[in-house]
Amino acid sequence: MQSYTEENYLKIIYHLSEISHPVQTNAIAERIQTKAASVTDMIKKLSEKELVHYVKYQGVTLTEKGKVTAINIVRKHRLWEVFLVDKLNFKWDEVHEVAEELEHIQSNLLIERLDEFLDFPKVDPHGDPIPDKHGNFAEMALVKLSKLKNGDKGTITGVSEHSSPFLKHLEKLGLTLGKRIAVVDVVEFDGSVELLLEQEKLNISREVAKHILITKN
Amino acid sequence: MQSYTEENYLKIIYHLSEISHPVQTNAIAERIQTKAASVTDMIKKLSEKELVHYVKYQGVTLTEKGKVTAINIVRKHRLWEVFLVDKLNFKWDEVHEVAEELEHIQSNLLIERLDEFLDFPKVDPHGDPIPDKHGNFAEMALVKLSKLKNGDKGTITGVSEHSSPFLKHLEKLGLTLGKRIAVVDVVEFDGSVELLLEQEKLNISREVAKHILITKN
DNA sequence: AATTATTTTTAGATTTGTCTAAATTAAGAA
DNA sequence: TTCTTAATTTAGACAAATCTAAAAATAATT
Repeated sequence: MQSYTEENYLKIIYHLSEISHPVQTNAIAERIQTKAASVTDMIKKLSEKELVHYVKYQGVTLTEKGKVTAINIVRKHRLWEVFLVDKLNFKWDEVHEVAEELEHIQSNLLIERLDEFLDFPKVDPHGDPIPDKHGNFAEMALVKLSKLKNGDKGTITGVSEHSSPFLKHLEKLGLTLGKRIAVVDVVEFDGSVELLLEQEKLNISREVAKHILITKN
Repeated sequence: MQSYTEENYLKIIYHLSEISHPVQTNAIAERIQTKAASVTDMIKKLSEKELVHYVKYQGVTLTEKGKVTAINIVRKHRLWEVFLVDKLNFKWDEVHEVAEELEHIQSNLLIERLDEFLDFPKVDPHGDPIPDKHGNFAEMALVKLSKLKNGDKGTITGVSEHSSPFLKHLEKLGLTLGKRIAVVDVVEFDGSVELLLEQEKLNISREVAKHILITKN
């Protein structure tokens, strides 16, 4: 069994692993709001427990055991987010902090029952995939909106940026999960994208388009 | 804001306050699965934060501030229990441990929405009352134990006879304030009542039952 | 009232997770 | 390659919550 803090480290390392391999000490320190020295200490501890593979001055990667633990936390986090939005009417930019706490509740029965209660959701309110109890993600071909060409159509299935300002911006534009969009034009000058959303024309910056994930169909 | 541990101490002190005033160090130690020395340390800390009133060698009582905090934790604990039983089909004996964890989640919005989602329940699955967001418990009518029927459950909340012989008798039987009882059988012949008190069977005369006041729940 | 037993507190140590400041290693620039 | 800068680690300290063992206070008993 891991402590609350250990779980947080594993989760952060898991997320950072998708960006860099191995994961650097400073990157962890920044994300976890702590100092590099503290990270080194914790990494040593996780390494002794064989949850991470650690090479001095290089960084860490999760071991199989560590990965299983991390994915389970991610699963719990995302299921709780679905609960908060679907059942308690939270807005999608209000759920993160609470889910950060709820993800550490220790009870397999609880999480399996919650999964069932929510009708086995495959994605969380941000469109991020929810692993099943064996740690498997449902495969999904997600494409960045910025990669689409003129005339392409699809459904908004996720975002790759979870900050409140960004989500509020999307909310305001009406670019929410499940909405269908069509690309009218990609402006060559600045990469901004002209969209059709529910018969309305709409222009979004390339920066925004890069963080919207689309299922082409 | 209080730590997880501080919250647990406040909650335990709150519960023990219903039985003895002030609350003894050893009583806390037993309930919280720790040593008396640790309790003394924590009590000093809570006292400095003005959450409890502490007199050396005597014991502690909650201050108003401490009581508000404690009642809020009790509220959260009991709401989560309702959620687990009503929505996730937990059995009433499976909920306690999980609720012990959930009660420490910090979010007023969460708990108000949960309350609403559960349709503002007044009692938890064990029949214990749930305080509202202002800390008020729904008033419950006191009933003479002699009026209860088979299967009825409740908490001893008072007596209508204050003579020493009577109170000594109750003391001896273990029928003290705050104890939960269940009626197994009301004997038709003489009106005596067969009770279940802390897993033990017990028979009391109709005369005694008439002077014990119960909060049904 | 004196003695014994129980309860509570103190003193000092331990564990977990953190910190600062200094030392070390790796990476980049001249 | 050598010097400089940036990243990382070590060493030593600290706060929170706990513990053991010993001392002090209270309660119970003779």
